[in-house]
Amino acid sequence: MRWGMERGKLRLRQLEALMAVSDHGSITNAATELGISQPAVSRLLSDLGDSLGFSLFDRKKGQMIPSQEVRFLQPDIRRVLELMRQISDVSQEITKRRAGHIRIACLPGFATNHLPEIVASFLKERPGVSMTIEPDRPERILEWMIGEQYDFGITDGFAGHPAVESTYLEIRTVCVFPTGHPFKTLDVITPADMATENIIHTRQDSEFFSQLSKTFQTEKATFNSLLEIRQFTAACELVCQGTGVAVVSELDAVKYTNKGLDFRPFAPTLPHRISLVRPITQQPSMVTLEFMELFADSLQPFLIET
Amino acid sequence: MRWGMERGKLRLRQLEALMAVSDHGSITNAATELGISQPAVSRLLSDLGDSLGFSLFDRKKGQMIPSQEVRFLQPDIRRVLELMRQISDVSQEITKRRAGHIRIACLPGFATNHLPEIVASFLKERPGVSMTIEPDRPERILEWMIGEQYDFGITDGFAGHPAVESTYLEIRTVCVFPTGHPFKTLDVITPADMATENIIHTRQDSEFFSQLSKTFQTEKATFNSLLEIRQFTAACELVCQGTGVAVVSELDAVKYTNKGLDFRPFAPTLPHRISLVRPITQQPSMVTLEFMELFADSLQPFLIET
DNA sequence: TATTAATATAACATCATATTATATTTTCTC
DNA sequence: GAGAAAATATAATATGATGTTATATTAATA
Repeated sequence: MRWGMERGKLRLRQLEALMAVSDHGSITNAATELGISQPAVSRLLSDLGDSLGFSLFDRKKGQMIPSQEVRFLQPDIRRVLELMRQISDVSQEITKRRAGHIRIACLPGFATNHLPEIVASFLKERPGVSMTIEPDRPERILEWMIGEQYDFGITDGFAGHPAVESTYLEIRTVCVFPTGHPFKTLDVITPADMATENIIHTRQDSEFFSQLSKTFQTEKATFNSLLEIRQFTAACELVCQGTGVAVVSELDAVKYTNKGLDFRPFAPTLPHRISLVRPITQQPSMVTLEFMELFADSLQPFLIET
Repeated sequence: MRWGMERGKLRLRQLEALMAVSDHGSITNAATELGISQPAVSRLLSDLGDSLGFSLFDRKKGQMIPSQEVRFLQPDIRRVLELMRQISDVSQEITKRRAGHIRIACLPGFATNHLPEIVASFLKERPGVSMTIEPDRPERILEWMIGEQYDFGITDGFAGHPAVESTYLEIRTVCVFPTGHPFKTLDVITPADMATENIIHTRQDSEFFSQLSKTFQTEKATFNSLLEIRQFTAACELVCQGTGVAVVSELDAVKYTNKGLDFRPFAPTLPHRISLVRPITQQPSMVTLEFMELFADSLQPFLIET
């Protein structure tokens, strides 16, 4: 006497069969739908019935009508099957690098300037991918990498840390000036050329400013500081207004070429130093790797060849 | 070269193993938790990894840390496992007749009077059971049974219908009168006794009224109709107020014994005819059967023995 | 580097799930 | 209600999933 009670675990296949029969009115149809033979479905149901302990269907002139008990369970069962399908789908998307989540920490400049277009084109082709972008100061970005709260970071030239893998890059810098300014006749702009101009530049305590002013010193050119500002983008805006000239990353300069601004290479070569970083301890997801690669590629045209 | 891509269906056991390892930090612990051997879990994971196509865990000094991809899927996976557990639990409850839903259609009198206490005690011991109670007129109750919109009906003496199975019952009726009324000295009350009283009774077009008035006629007693009302309960209320006397179902009378009302058997025997009905075409759920049985039993003390 | 703990692999048993062939039951038709 | 047709259940059996134990391999630690 082995009737039911053995609490045999419910198996997914049994539930699939149950719903197929419920939805298609007969075991034969359900079998066709599931792509298996009629006896297979028959046995799945009889096993399920045994382990559940109540009858699953009433026959009504050839139609299999789910019992009250089954009808009571149907919503939950449908939810399970739907969720399984979804998990399966999403993992397919993940494999194709079309699903996942990427957490990026970056300098405020990148959050508004170069990053957005790269992110936009990346997401457009990957409907299941979502992102978090957090702009902050370099020290904070470093903390986040160490704490593994973010997957990818864009920060300034960076000394290195044992918990962080970093790729160091040097971006070309250029001198930007308002359209129509006499500088347009020059091929290259030097500190000497700029000696008579009002200069807009980054904060005095920034690495980039100290490099810039050092260059002016060695070239023995006057540095007419007019305005100190945090971001290259903001400097470009002011140059457009005719407030002065500036030395900025070419990355920012190109965005303003049709907005009342022109630029020429700055000499001597003065790199804008940045680092692409990630936590070394945890393996990045495939989709993160792919994004990092895409981003690095996007910077390629702006790098100083070495 | 059979690497992954065969879209092998995700199996529940694999997901269980995945979560167990995620939650317990190592394959060995997960195996203990699941109550199976370590190689079994090891193989479940390796199969799952193959069919998903991305790596599931990173090792960090002996700890198995779920990969970004797995972390992305975890919420859905947890939901599936939780739902499966729930389905399993609920079916256990169903087997024990402690879960399900019962739809009852009944005469308005039962909805407020006898049924509520039966329902209350039934539900108290069956936390998973819910009910719908719909009071309505007899014709509508019949329609609902035929249309299988309700599982169980309580209606008045009923002619029968091929789509409805019905149990016919006769409830004892009694004469109710205000406490302290001279009737209290009698053992039985007859139409002759009531000839000098104001009588509260059901609608003229009701089956019960025609039976009652016929009794008065054959006994040659005057019938002083004072008030016509739909329900026995309402009649009892009015009798309590001292408005008159009435012949009602004993079922209703007993509810008012401590509320200013007394009663004695009415002679000759005048049955209050009711029928317990259910759709014949569909098999009732076990819990419905159980309720119907309980309800029939609850009426037993009030039935006219035959 | 040696030791130990954790995990992977191999060989095999058992159960779940499918198959085909066939018996039984239900439904339909006369 | 008998017989034909359709649907379902059962039997015998193959294969895959899931488990076992024994053992090799790998990673962590002293």
